[in-house]
Amino acid sequence: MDITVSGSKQSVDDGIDGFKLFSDKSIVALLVNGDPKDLSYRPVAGDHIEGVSIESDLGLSILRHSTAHVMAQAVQELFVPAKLGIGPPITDGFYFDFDVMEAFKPEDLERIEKRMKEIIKDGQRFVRREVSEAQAKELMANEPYKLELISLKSSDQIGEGSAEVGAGGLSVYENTNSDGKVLWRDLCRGPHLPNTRMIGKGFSLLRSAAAYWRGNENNKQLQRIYGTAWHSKEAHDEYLERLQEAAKRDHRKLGVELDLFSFPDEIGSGLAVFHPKGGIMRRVMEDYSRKRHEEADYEFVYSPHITKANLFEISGHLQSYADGMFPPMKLDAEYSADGELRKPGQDYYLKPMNCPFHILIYRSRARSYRELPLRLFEFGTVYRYEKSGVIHGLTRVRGLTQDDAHLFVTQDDLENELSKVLDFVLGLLKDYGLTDFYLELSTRDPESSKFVGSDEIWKSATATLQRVAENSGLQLVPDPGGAAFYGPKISVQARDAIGRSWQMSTIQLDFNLPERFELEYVGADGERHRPIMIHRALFGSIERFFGVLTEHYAGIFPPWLAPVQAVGIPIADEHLEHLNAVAAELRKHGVRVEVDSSDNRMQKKIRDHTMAKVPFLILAGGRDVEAGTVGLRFRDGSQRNDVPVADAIREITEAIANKVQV
RNA sequence: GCCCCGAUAGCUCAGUGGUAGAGCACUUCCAUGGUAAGGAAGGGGUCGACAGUUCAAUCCUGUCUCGGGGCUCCA
Repeated sequence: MDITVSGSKQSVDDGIDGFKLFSDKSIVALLVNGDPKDLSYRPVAGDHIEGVSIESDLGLSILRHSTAHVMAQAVQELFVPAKLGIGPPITDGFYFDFDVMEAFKPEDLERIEKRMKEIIKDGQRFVRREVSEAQAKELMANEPYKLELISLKSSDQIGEGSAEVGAGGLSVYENTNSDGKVLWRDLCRGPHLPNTRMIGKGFSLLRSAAAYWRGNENNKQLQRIYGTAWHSKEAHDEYLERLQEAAKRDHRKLGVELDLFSFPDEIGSGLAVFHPKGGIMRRVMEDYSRKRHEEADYEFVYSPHITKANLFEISGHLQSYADGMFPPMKLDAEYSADGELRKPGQDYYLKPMNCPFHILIYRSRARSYRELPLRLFEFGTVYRYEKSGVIHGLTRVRGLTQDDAHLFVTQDDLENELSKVLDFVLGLLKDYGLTDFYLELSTRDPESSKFVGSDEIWKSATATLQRVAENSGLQLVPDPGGAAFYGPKISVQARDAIGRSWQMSTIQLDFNLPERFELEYVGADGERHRPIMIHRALFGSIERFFGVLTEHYAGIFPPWLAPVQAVGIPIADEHLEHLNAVAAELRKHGVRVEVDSSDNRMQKKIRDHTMAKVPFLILAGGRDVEAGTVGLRFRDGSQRNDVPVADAIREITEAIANKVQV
């Protein structure tokens, strides 16, 4: 019969395994007409077959899925009774959920890993069996969660994409020894490696944690074990090194080491204070942002932190977002002597958003189309009652300052304004040192009815956003159904220095608030029209952006952001005078410079200020005093001696002005 | 919010049912040193908070606060 193998037509015997079509030992699975299959697949006429290499994304995910099965087998041997949840491959690894009597401890993971190594060495075969629903239920009779999945599948409640049950019929995978004896089995759509031995040594278990069954917080929590698996020991070790590198850059750790910010227990969870050094950086970040906003014709406004409940009733926040808000302050209630309420008080809330305030500014008088687009900007501090478990350093906090702007535009100006905003965002982020972006376009789920605004306006606005995003030339990832109920959005994702993606800016259309607040402008036709509103924040929040930049730079901030830009280090006290003069000159140029006159030795000072990641160390000894020079030393240990003072000053001030990294 | 783990000096951490230790940092003194830790002495802790068990709690138990890893959430 004729099949196509990796592009070329071949004639093969009936009954041959797909695997036999490939001689490459790194082939671990097949892609048959686009669907992944085990190596034991038997081709039929007309099939198009490609080999899946162990190093490909698909090959790795098959490897990881197989490793998850081996882990589950080990767990069920060592912990009786452990019932199986789900166990899919994920980015960089896999997990498996278990219903066990007690949570796993670190020692347990070591035992499990040891047993996994034995199973892998055993060379058990992964054998696929396609089964009917009745057979599957019989085979999984002792696995209540698997039975639930089978029932859900038959009642069509879970779609494709589940690792357990695919679009087609049900299948189970059995691990068998050389005699064909079944040692373990799981409901699974596959595919898997042919043999446990192919998993090799490139795996380890990372941690255990609780996870809700089927991701629903009303369900029971199962115990999840996370592991990582790679095609080789070397790739695995490299991955662990990457994790370590990420841990070294953790902004929470660097925040302490560099004395930038802290979260005092006395203040409360998710509420940061910025120390002087963090304060300098924050001020520099804000000042530069203000300057750019001013140049881009934004107008600066200010609004209070608290407001009567009424404002958030009009905006709808109290109806839909009350859980995310701090509870109200009750004011002005009056009681009689016997405790009876005479006059109900007024509830005041901390603001979780700035939008309603900016809207009131817009609405404070009649607006003409001639004033639009009106761009109102504020560093607005808001408070959100984030659940205790989600708070994380500066990236998820309860008190945050948004670089928030609300733009009121006419339908005609929308496209032009959106592309201006996107250019502005990308340009500004680049100045802060983020250069690798992609966009996400969040659109409406057509099935859902929770959205406000007419079909027509959604369609045209989405198309506009799409055009603007495409014109940027950046990669565009669709996020269907990801839009808020009040409008579609573009979000800018930035990749940092070690390749992690962070959601940064959002540009969000809003069809809801202009309605609720009955916003209007008078058009050229003399009639009243409703403006479209754009919410946008470039940093997201200053706190979060601060954290992201700290991790991006690993604390090695470019000179313009560095809290201390230069430190003078004398070889001996008698050289202080020379350095003080250099420092005074630098200060005239606005450079943040210190001279270390402590009684530590020069070597110690170099060490201290290098660890504090100061961009420029300026050293001076007798030779320099004589010649009017200094030595420059950088954070990477490189140095240049006998630099004339004027040259050193120029080099430092130019690096700062040009926002370059050194 | 849920599950598990943790909290000892400013930082990193050791330790014990009989109220505590190291390194770094800090203070003072000596040393004046040419590119990543010079030496000596000293100060500093309600052992996260509050209850309980005990003759005795930093240690055991409970509650709370804060932190960590996940889950859920982020209109």
